[in-house]
Amino acid sequence: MVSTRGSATDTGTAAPESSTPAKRAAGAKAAPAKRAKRGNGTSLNGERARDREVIETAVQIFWEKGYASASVQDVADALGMLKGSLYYYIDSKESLLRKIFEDSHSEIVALTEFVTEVDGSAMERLERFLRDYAMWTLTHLERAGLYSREWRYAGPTLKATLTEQQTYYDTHLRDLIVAGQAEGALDPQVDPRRASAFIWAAYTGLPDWFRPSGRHKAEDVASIYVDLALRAAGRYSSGSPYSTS
Amino acid sequence: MVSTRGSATDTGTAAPESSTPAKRAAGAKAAPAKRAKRGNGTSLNGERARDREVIETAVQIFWEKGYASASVQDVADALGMLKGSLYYYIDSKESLLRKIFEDSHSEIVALTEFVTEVDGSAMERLERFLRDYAMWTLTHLERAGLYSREWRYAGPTLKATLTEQQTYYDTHLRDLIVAGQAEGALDPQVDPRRASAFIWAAYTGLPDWFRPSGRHKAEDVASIYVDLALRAAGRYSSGSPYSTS
Amino acid sequence: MVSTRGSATDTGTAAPESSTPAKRAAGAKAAPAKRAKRGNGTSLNGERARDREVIETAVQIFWEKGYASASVQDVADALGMLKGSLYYYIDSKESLLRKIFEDSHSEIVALTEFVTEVDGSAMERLERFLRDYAMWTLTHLERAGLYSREWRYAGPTLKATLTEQQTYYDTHLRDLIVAGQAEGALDPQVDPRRASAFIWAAYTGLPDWFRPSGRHKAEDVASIYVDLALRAAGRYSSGSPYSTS
Amino acid sequence: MVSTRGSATDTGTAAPESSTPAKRAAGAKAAPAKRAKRGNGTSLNGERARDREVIETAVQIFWEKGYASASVQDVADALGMLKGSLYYYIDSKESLLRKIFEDSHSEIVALTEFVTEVDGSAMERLERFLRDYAMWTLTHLERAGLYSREWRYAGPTLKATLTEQQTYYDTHLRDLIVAGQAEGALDPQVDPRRASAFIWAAYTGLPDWFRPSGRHKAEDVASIYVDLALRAAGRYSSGSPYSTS
DNA sequence: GATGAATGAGAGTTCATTCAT
DNA sequence: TATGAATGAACTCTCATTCAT
Repeated sequence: MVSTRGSATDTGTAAPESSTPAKRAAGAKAAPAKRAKRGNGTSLNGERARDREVIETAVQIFWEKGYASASVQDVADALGMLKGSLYYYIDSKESLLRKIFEDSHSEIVALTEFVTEVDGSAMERLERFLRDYAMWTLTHLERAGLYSREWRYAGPTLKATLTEQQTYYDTHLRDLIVAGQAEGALDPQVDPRRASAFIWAAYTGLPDWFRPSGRHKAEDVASIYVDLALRAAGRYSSGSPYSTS
Repeated sequence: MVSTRGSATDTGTAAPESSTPAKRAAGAKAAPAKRAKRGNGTSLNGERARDREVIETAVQIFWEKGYASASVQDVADALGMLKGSLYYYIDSKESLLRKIFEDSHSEIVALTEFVTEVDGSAMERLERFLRDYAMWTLTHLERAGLYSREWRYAGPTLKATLTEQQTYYDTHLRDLIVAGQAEGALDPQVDPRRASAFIWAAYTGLPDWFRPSGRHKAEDVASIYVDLALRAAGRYSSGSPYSTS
Repeated sequence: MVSTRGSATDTGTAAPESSTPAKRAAGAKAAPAKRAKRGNGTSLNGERARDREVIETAVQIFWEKGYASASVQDVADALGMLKGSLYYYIDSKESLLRKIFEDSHSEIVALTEFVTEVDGSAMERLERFLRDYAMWTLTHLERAGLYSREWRYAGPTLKATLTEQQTYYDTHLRDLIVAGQAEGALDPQVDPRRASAFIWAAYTGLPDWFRPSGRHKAEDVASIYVDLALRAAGRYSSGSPYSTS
Repeated sequence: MVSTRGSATDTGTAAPESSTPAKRAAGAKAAPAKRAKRGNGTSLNGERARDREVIETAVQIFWEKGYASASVQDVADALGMLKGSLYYYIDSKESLLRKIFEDSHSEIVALTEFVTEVDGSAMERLERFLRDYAMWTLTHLERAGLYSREWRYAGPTLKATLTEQQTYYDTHLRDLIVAGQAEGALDPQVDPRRASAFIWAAYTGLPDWFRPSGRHKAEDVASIYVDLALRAAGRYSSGSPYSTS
């Protein structure tokens, strides 16, 4: 069962403040059941054809230039449309950022929840989480980079949401470390609170240097980061580190 | 081996991208040499009375709002002057950022160089560096935060300089780790390149949560981070960690 | 004397500024005569099924938000269709306004003409007109309000037409007052020109405060306004005013 | 003494939501008493040199084109500056409208209050008010026209304020009529509420046709309108009407 | 040193309108 | 009939920067 530790998950995903399509509905006259959610060019979750394309492009541009420096024009250019046209897909520049963040959040939450369901020791779950999260970061470099770097440029409401989300992740990691200590697999002298922050920050550095086109495979980098993180977390030395992957 | 002193410092300071005079020289008219940069009530290094105040205020504002979101107006407001007046002290908004970065760079380079002169084992030097850098970050939270977060918003020239500086720090830390391994004090199975990046990124997380007004003393936090970093770097467990401070 | 019938009506309706077909004719290519304006399920006067609905909805929206503030989107929303679809019914936003104005004009002209045919004294005709026009305003609040308030936002051509129409009404009312004076029923010291403008403007205030759902019946309000208007026009006091209704 | 009938006056004039100059003050650092209110190019009430010019020009443009149709560009053009420069003087387009309305309101309130202080019968005060208000309208045609026509395009907050102000005027006029009836100078069969609305609306028609350059003097038009208004209000016929001016 | 006014480029956003399907 | 996507122009507003005083 999916126990999401209360409201944390909802925070980000709930109340998505109505993205694009439903935008215009509040009219009078009882409109004849506008826009059936399926069967007319829209996919399962109500996204229209280019919705994803728009978001992915924005991720790219925002990460390259920085959210604040990137203009709506830049995104439109990359999409090959006029900036005015872009507003058919988005509500505002910040709503784009919000959508991007929401996507990231859901994905990380999914990771998180998956791990809690995994059978095995706390250490196995911790390692699994560290690996999954590293892999997610490495396979979603730009999105992950944005998520960890650009919250400073979010408006107050969005920023509040993001802070809550960060707290959720941090708590999750801390709990895993605490469990590892309880199991006797991690040095109890390590402060779980600090270790969690330390590791989390260390992971956010990945998008700064990793290049998927480079000579290092994402899996290997993930293994290395898991090892480094577990060392920081106080794992008692257990022979060769890279036996896991 | 780490060749510092000369070259390292220059890296950041060299090519200051022409302050005012050079700029004016380009104009044909031979403008009447507006203001001599030194010799009339300026301190040693060419700084005028409120130059420092301007920079420190900018650090504060840029960190609070993010460089790209902060306006020159914001800085001027905080200084109690009109934005027009601010241009008596600065050449451009980015030059302010550059100056801030240059200051940070010099200070970190000083730390770096000091450590290379210290007598003692590689591990002692490594630990000393990790502690000094943690303390610098903790005592210059905003400046340190800006330096590690906002380089994305620098212009191409400045960005290139910053990349060079980052490489320098990274190399320095890596060399210390390598030396530690050579000494037999660090687990050689740890990849110094990754460990360096890992630790460096972890440290940049400090300004996000540490509050000097909080109940944790900077010295204690520094000790904890040194410990976490050394664990990640593969220090062979050596009894109680916090015996150093 | 008031020469009406033919000319007056034409004033407003003439020069309808080329609806779609004419426009297309201008294009060289000989486009395939998109849609025949009549003959396929249209009522007598060339109006298609939802044409009226479109107009009435537009009246509502334009009055609520102001013509200039209301968007085509707003109207489409209220109709439960997409704004693109609305252009099947209209040629342009302003053409909608024009149509609304034309309708108002025809109706007021009808009132006007009816009165000229009525048997009785000038005063009876004047009173009848004042009452009919008050009733029309009170039963077409939004349309009447638009007509008197939003001509400022019409394009130059339409504005010229509207001015002509205003002049026609004004002349009509003035003539009635003059006739009343000639009959000896109105104080000749009253300037018919000013009285006409005064009364006309006073009437345009009705949509600002009258609410059909309120406790005042339209008929009563009409009677009161007729009385006020006749007083302003210089009616010699003739006992109790409200004996008419 | 100036008795303003309670809060009505304050409503519009109080809390002017900080007009232009003080805009930037909330900075930190205890700025050295920014902008002394007098002696450095600013007039008594804190207005800078071109502030008035800006407002008067805006009145002109807004009246000619309609507030919603007029662009900030239009106003700037008329002032001979770039639209960006205009924002040195104003906070927003609507704030300009607000300022204009505030000015109108204060002036009308002044009229109103003056009349309450005048010695004499209720009828004399009523007549005086009708004349003064007519004269104000005639000498401030555009401003008066804007005030009575364009409130529809104000934002919700401003609109609420305007409604309150309208109520205040309306009440004032109604009270004068009631007093006139009590004095036995006005026909008590006239409904003061309706008469007030009727007259007020009639007056708002003035800017639509009066041209100061025309052959009618403002004073004469005012006299005529006073007469028409008093007739509507039920003045018992008292010989020749134009004896007042 | 500092002010106040102005510049000019560009940002995000809205909107009437078009058109292939 | 209606949709959904796109256009392009205009709009309000912001901001780094300049400069005469």
